[in-house]
Amino acid sequence: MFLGTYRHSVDAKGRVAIPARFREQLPTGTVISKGAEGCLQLYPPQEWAGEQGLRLGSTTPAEERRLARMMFGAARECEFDGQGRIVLSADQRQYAGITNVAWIVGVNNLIEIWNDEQWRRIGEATPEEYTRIQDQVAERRRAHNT
Amino acid sequence: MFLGTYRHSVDAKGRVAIPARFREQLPTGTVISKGAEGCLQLYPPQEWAGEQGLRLGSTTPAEERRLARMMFGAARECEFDGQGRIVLSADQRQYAGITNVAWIVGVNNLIEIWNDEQWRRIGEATPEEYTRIQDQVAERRRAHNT
DNA sequence: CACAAAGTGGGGAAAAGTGGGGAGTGTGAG
DNA sequence: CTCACACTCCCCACTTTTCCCCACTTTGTG
Repeated sequence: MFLGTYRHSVDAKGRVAIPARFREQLPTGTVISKGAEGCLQLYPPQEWAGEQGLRLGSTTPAEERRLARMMFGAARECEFDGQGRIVLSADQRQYAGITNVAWIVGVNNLIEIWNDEQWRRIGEATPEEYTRIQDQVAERRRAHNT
Repeated sequence: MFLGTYRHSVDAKGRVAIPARFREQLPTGTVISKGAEGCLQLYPPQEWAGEQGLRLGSTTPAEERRLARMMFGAARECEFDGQGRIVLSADQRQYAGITNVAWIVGVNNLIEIWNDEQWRRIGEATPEEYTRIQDQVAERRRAHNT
């Protein structure tokens, strides 16, 4: 379970430290790929395995083909250096709009990496906004259970 | 079952003592996150388990992605020091408007943490106000059950 | 009134994060 | 073929933060 938000710096070499709390839970085989809304996502092996359902074949619909190409094409296995950092490729940094600062967010089953501006928009909610969204979840859950 | 209201101080390091009565009921795995109306909430493991159905994957709809990011990004596992205190992150303190003082309130199944001013507004209800609110809830329940 | 338990505050060791130098490797131009 | 350049890793050093421990104060209880 990955929880919490961390603001880390990205150095000139594109390196970013993954919080120690997360790192201890990430075995080798962790994969980083592009995610929705312009973030990067780190999949622990067991989560990545869950995405293997997405496959190409003669019967695969067009949108799934496109998704599979983007997702797997952009993916790379994570490699940590001695300091617990990973290198974000120029391509990945450009996609996520990351320059000097990255927000690393635990989202239950996986980890996301955001640029400064976008995370402020998505993650930092006022109490009013948060309350509204929590009520939405409750509503959704109730509707789902019936 | 968590009952009662406690006024504790928050030191320069953001530490706040959880009342001993509450602490004995909180096993490891307790999670603190943002709550409605600008408070912080402590979820014992069995309560938090209910929140974990929300997961991210390549097929998760947009609305759920947003919810998961806010909910889990704001959460952290509670870690007690030798004195029974937890650390409130700068982020959490800012959200709840907490500086030197925190009110810790047992609300049946979970625990809430409020800032001075806001808790006074909620806790110092007049008999009239209390009566009115009780009637409101009763009304809502009746409407919902039919 | 005395003792025990709970809460408060601060100092210091350890861990985490940050930045940069330099060896090794691969690529492309001369 | 050789050299220069770029890039990737690996290692070292510094800074900042965290957390663990000790001591004091306050509160509650017998």
